[in-house]
Amino acid sequence: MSASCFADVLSELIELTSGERSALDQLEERQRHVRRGAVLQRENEAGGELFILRKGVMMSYVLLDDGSRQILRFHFPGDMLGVSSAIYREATETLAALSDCVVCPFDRAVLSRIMVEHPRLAAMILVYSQIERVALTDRLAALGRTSAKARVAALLLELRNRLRATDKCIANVFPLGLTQEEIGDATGLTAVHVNRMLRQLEEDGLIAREAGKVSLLDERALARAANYVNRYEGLDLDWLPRATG
Amino acid sequence: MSASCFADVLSELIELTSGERSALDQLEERQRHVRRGAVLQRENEAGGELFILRKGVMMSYVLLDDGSRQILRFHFPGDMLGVSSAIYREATETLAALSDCVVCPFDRAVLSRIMVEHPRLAAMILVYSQIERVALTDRLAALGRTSAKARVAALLLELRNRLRATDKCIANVFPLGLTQEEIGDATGLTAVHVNRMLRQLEEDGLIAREAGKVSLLDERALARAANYVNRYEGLDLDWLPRATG
DNA sequence: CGCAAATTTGAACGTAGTCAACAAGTGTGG
DNA sequence: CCACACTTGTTGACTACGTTCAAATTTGCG
Repeated sequence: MSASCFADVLSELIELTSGERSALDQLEERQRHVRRGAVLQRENEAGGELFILRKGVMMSYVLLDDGSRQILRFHFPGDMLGVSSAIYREATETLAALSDCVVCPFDRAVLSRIMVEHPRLAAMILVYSQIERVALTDRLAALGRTSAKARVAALLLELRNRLRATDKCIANVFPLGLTQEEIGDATGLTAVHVNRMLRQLEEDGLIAREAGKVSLLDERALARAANYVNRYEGLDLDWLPRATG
Repeated sequence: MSASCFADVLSELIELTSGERSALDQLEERQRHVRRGAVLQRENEAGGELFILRKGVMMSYVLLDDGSRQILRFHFPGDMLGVSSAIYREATETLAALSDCVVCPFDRAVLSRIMVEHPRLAAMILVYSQIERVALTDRLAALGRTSAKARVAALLLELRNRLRATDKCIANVFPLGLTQEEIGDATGLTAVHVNRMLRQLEEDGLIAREAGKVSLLDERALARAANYVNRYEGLDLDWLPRATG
């Protein structure tokens, strides 16, 4: 296991040089523990700090002025957090821990330095921000144009795939780790309706549930129902800059 | 007026050096005209070409397999298009012209070269991709958690602000340039319901309409109703790398 | 064990979708 | 210049998906 979680993630796509690895190590020199439920960064507050998530699952969300919440994204180990907030005077979203987490905070200046010294890493950071962008547009299309059942199905598939990226043991059964209210806030539904949709997916034989764990019984049918595409696949990065030292 | 549209956009945020300017000029050496309604890049097709939009308004959208469409974003002069599709073997979204347009196609290799030679431009490209990300999350929250009326209001405000960025003359009256069906596909509504919402906004005294033009009569109230934030403001870019040559 | 949070279910309601018909533009070719 | 087709906008009646409210039940935790 490498010193840097983020380096591990990048290694899935490209072969890192030792120079690049040691540059990335700078991102994870410090560690901070974040308890389940704790907030790491709050919307509309200054800060501008960036983080690498090393352990646990987090989420980013925004609150609307009627009090409702929209969960924007779930974050898993190896993700870089706070990039969008770092370019604004005030954070654009709240970062909160869904489980006990370990994060490595680092300064914007460090990111800046890495981009100067390692152009290929700069390119990879752009690539990751684009993957995230595409995942967001998938969700936009889901909220705008698909049924409640499809949105819940898509969320389950996405969760399982992202969990599997860090824990290869995970197959078709995985711990949900979210309340139905949180699923609702991510999919634009109410907790009550999420409950009904989970029940329907169960009755349709697509999933099973017990003790907080979900089983994907018919992944193919689920993906079809959900219009789901795994955006960490199908990449073409041959055109990236050459590696530096 | 500079040789590069994209450089003009960047100049709003930072002072470009002559070296940076001439690097950016490489992006706009060739020109291609795109007729209203024409498709520049189609979802799921290979291509991987990038573009700077020089003139006109375009949109990116995805089609779902029930035939419905979700418009992801509207593009205005100075926008870089196709970045997300460039990192995949196949395009993730369709690019189509809403008016007669002029685009400057360029290769991924050129982008790569610029990122190596001008780290600050690499950083700015990342910044723009993050601004776009935040704009997308705003829309995600709008689709997930706000009313039909609020979504239409937000779209009108966004359109006006982005049009004004290129044409300073535009104040509170602007040409809509979209059919109600397109507004619906962007906001996750049906054309019929968009029509009703426009009428309601008109009855509420928030907007007026005539001959394809919209007037924002009470911008403050509209922004409040829509939860709208202009994401091209409030940036903090002091931490970016130093300029090169 | 006891409490609070989360899940589950039912019933009534409302927002937005669907279907249909018509009006108003818009462009084309005769 | 007009006839025609086609797209876009407008309105009404009906439908349905998802919300709201309420209450019961289960789960998890201190």
